[in-house]
Amino acid sequence: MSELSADPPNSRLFILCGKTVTDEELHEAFDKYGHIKDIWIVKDRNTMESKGVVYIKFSKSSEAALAQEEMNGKTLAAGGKPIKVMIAHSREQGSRFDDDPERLLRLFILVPKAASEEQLEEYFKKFGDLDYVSIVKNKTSGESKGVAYVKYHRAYHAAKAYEECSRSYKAVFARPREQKNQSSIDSNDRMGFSAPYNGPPGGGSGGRWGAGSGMLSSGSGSPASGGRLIALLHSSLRDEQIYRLFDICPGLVDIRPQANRIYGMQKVLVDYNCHAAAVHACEKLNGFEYPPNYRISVKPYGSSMDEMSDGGGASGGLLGHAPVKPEVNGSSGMTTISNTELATLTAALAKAETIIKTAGLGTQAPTSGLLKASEADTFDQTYCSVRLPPPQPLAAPTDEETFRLFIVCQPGLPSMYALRDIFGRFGNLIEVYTLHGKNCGYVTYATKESSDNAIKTLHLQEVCGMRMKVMVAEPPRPGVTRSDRKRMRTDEEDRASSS
DNA sequence: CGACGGGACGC
DNA sequence: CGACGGGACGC
Repeated sequence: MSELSADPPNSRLFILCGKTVTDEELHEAFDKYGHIKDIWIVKDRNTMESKGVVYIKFSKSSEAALAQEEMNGKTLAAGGKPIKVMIAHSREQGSRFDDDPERLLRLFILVPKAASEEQLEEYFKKFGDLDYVSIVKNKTSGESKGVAYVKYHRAYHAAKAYEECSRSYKAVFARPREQKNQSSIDSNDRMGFSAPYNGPPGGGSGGRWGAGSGMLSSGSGSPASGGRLIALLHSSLRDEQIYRLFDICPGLVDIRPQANRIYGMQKVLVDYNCHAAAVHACEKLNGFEYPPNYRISVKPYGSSMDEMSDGGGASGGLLGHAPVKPEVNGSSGMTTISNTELATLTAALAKAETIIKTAGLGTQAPTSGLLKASEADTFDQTYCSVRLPPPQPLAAPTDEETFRLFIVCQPGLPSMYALRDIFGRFGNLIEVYTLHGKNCGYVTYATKESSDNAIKTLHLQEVCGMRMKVMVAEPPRPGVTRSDRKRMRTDEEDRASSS
């Protein structure tokens, strides 16, 4: 059956050897590399003579890989010709002229969105010398797509990684790169409107959006069908981080850096495909402290600061403008911005905040005097109601047991950024992911200590204005995923259930 | 109350 | 230059 010969992938050898080679000689030469499931000496139908072609099926890819590496070019019997040993292609594929040399070396894996290539290298180098680890990123934003390629120098190492890396990576051998024939899909998501807006009222995703819409409409010169914000952030923030911040809600269309940097701050223009999204982002991000001690300033584009923005020059509502590649528009007023702008901005922000608060919009509980931003040192109660440890490095998915928390927030979830930062501060955080359209999610740690500490300090605290419950997660329902089913040993299950 | 995702590379 | 058998579906 064709399925069996491809089960584990790359576990079958294709061998060219003398026509007199015997089963015994093959066993003698190849048994040492692992468990042989089948040896097939291909014979001519009529003469029944060997054609000098042999298939050897191993139970594991790594066994076949090692056998290939060590036995290729060796001679089996005295006086015989050197044999050629290759990893067989699939039956369907058969002999190929364009043999992709990467097909045995490159794995495709799922990775946490926040994982770094360095982190993954650190993990995957335990299986052998790496060529590279490459996270697939959104080209314009730099945001990880949650997948990566891992390439080794030796097929044996790739196979070991395939077999032994943590199951959460869901490693497979990478499909060959697509050849260069597709001329122009040229997927010009010009308007970026392809991103569905799950947002406000109809979507059943809760009310935290609904009340907001319109609150900034007065005095905002943003386009009628979208929403444009202008933001000041600390210069240390990379594009990817900025993208993550503003990706707080669906509908993000474009982020364009503005040329002028002011006192260690950078300015970006941010477009959403609808007004409510922009309003929401503004509401959530303005005043957010990141990095610690540096508050982000966000306000609707179109009031007193417009003239400062060089890129979009003609201030006012460019409706449905085409996104521009991030590029520095260096020529114009580079250094002329000063305290004046900051003061203007701060004032505008203060005003906007007052408007928001006095309007009584939003679903938060009435903001009491507790939330005064009289910060001694870095403690910002509007970010988190309890004092947090300093940021810690993330952990890669491990081979050991992981510890998972279940979190629920009312009235909604804080941004992904905030969640990662906050839960990351207890150390050994692997991942946080949230359920689509729900106010809950899962947080995975590599150690019980970190997990326990997160519960202790965060349970029933307020994060970004949301009350959060943090508890140990129930284990996932068994037998729902394909991979689980694939790996299930039915005989063991049966034995267990019958006793 | 509040429970289980994500998947492809500038040749 | 070098690519695909044998066995066989239900106790």
